[in-house]
Amino acid sequence: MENSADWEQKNLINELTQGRELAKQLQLQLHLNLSSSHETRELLLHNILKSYEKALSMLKFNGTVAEPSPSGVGIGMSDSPRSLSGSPHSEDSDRDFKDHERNDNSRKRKSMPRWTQQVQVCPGTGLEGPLDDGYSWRKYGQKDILGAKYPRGYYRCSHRNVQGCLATKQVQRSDEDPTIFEITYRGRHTCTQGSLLTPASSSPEKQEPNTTMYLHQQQTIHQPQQNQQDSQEMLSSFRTGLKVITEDLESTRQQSPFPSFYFPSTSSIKAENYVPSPSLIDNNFMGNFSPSFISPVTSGSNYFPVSPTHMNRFGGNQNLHTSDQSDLTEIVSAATSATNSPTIGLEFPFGPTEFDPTFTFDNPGFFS
DNA sequence: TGAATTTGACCTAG
DNA sequence: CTAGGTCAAATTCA
Repeated sequence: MENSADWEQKNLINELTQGRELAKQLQLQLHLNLSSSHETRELLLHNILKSYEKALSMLKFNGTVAEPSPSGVGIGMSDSPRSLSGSPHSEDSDRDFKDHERNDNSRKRKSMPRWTQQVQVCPGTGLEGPLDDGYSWRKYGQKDILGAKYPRGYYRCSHRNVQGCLATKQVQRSDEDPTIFEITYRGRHTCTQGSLLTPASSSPEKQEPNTTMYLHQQQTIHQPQQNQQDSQEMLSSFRTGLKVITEDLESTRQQSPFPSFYFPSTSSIKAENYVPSPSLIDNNFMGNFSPSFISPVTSGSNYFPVSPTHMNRFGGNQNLHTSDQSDLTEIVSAATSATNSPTIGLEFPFGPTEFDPTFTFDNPGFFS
C-alpha cells in the first residue's frame, strides 16, 4: 500500500507541477495581452502559482514523513485507518455484533473523505439550523463539544439502512456567530437520492426550513475525491450562497491535467484527513478532482452573497455536472479564492450566467 | 402506529 | 484520561 500511496503522491506532485507550468504559461500570455482588466487575472495567476508551489512542498514533505496509513497519501493526518488495530477485539464480550459494526464504521469513518462547509443563515428569518443540501439526513446524535457553545449534531444518510449509504455529516454552530453553521461531511453518498434533483422540497429534513435563509456559505474541503454527491452538495451550496474554503488538497485527480478554470484558493488548508484510498480512487474520485484547490492557507473566511435566484438556477442545472464534478470543486475553490481577491469576473464551466459572475474578490493579501 | 429525534451510555483515538 | 463519535432505548411527532 505504501507503494501505491507513494505512487499516487508522485503523480500528484507531477500533476501539480504541470499545473504550475500551465499557470506560468498563462501568465506569459497575459503579458502579451496587456489589457487593464487582465490585471486581476495576473494576480490570480500568481496565486495559482503560489498555491501549487505550496501544495507541492506540502506533498513532498508529507510524502517522506507521514504516510503509514494505507490510504494516507497525503497530508499528514493523524488518522490511521488501521490504528484500530488492536483494541476492539479484546473487548467484545457483550457487544459482539455491535462491535463488528462499529469497527467497520470506525474504520470507514477514518478513511473517509471529509470536507467542511460553513453556512450562514439570516438571523432575521428566525430560521436556524443547518440547511438542506439536497440529501436526506437522519440525526443520530448530539454532543456538547469542548470549548464550543453549541452542541454538535450528528447526522447520517437516511438511506443508510436501505442502501448502505455511509455518508454522514456533523453540524456545528459557530459560537462567535450563531448564524453560521459549520457542516462537516464525511463519506460519499452511495445511495441514489432523488432529492438531489429535487432539493429541499422533498427532503424530510426539518432542520432547514428554507433556502432563503442562507446568506453565505463557505466550504472547506478536507478531502477531495468525491463523486456526484460532493459536487452536488457543493452545488447546493452555491445554490444558496456560497462560500467555500477549500482546504485540502488532494489532488488525486490524475487525468485531467487542467480544469476548466483554476483559481487560487485563498483559503486555509487544513488537511486534516486525507485519505485517498485506492478504493475511493477507484470509484472515480481521482478522475474528477481538480487541483484547483490546492490552496495555501489563508484564514479568512469569505462569504458570497448570492441571490436566491441564482442559486435556484444553479440547483436546477445540476445535470450540467453530471460527469465532472471537478467543475464544481473548482468553482468552489474559485469562489473561495474569489472572496478574497480583487474584483474578478469568474467564468464557471457550466456557464457564467448560471452563477452570478458579479463576484467581487477581495483578497487582501492572497496567501502568503 | 411508524418514523424521526432526543439523550445518556458506551467505545475509540489521541 | 479526555473528548469526540456512535449506539440504541426512550420519547416525541405526524
